[in-house]
Amino acid sequence: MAEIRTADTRERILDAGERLFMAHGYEGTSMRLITSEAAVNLAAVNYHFGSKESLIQEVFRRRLDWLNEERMRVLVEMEDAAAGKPLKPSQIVDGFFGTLLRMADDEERGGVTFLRLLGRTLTEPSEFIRTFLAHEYATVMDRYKEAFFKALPDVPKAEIVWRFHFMLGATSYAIAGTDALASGD
Amino acid sequence: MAEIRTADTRERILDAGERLFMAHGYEGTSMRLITSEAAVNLAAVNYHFGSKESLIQEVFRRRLDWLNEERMRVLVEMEDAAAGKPLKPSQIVDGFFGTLLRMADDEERGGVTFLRLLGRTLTEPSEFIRTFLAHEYATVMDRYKEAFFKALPDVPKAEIVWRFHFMLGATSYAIAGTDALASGD
DNA sequence: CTATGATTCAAACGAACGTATGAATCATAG
DNA sequence: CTATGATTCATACGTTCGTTTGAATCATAG
Repeated sequence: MAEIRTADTRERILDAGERLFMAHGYEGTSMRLITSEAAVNLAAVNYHFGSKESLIQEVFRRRLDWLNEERMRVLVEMEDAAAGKPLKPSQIVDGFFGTLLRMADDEERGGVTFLRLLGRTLTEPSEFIRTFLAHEYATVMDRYKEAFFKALPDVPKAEIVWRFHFMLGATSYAIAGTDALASGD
Repeated sequence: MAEIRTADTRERILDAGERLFMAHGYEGTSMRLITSEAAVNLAAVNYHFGSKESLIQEVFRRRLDWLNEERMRVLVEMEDAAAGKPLKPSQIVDGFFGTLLRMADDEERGGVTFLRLLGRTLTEPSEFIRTFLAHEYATVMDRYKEAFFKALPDVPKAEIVWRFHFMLGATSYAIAGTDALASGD
């Protein structure tokens, strides 16, 4: 079995898809643009991934698998160190958002490109992408929400969820970095 | 000149476009979907607006003209009342975001539909839309930034701009309301 | 009522899209 | 070296896209 060329082709497609989906969105990025940027044949995407939908899911899975594991690992580590006592909210924030931002410095894990793709995709209109992302995030999100509930027992849960949403929004917008409102300075 | 039918057709197209661009994004919304939802002929969009690009710009202009004027009016009114003294930051925040949120209760001005469209479009991948939005926002944004600079003379300007961005992100994400991370509760 | 200009309509255009096909090319096992 | 299965390739398929066209229909002015 020839593995070397396959691995090259697959990764070049994933890299090109990551960058182009970030720059032009899912619908705005054509297969021909991806394959020409990756310097592979047009049919390569369908051969290796099956479809355009499967491709973008694999683009995310490649990065999110690590991010999910790392976020979970950090949280469990902090909880073990706390030995039953509730964590400080700032610890949980750092576990969730700090882990994400440290990913931006790691070019091997997608760097700022993937971060901006992720930030923009949280408001992506395509239904199947949002559904897929929600599913990928579900387990870790629930664990972090539970951690916040324990750390802030006097704050209503609905209020905590709102604050979490606001942090997510502020982060993803800053990350997406469209500068839509920079207005020239 | 027949004005009655034209006005109906134009507004029905704008309403359908507003709702569909919100739900499926710019690239994800076809002319045929818009015209069938608006119950007008396929060629009506090109006849009345010229192109799909011009249509979405008109969808935004219809609402943003009022929002820009209202935000400016509120700010000037507060500054006049303050008679030269700096405004409280919370006043400026309310002038900018309060005005936006009050728009959500006004169905005549687009209500939550336009608000969600606006929230999602701030991270829209299409270049020309972000450029257009930045241009529409530029004047008012600069005036509000200046107001913040005066209200918070001891805070570095770059820090103020960051905080403004975070507020914008938190607001637009909460407004967009994709629930991408609701994870089922 | 008739003429005129604005608007609507059905139909078609060429281009771009995602995907499928079958032959050519490659790396490796025997 | 030859056979085999994986991969790449040029090409084409059917669909959908935004836009255009010219005739039909409408409302109003004279």
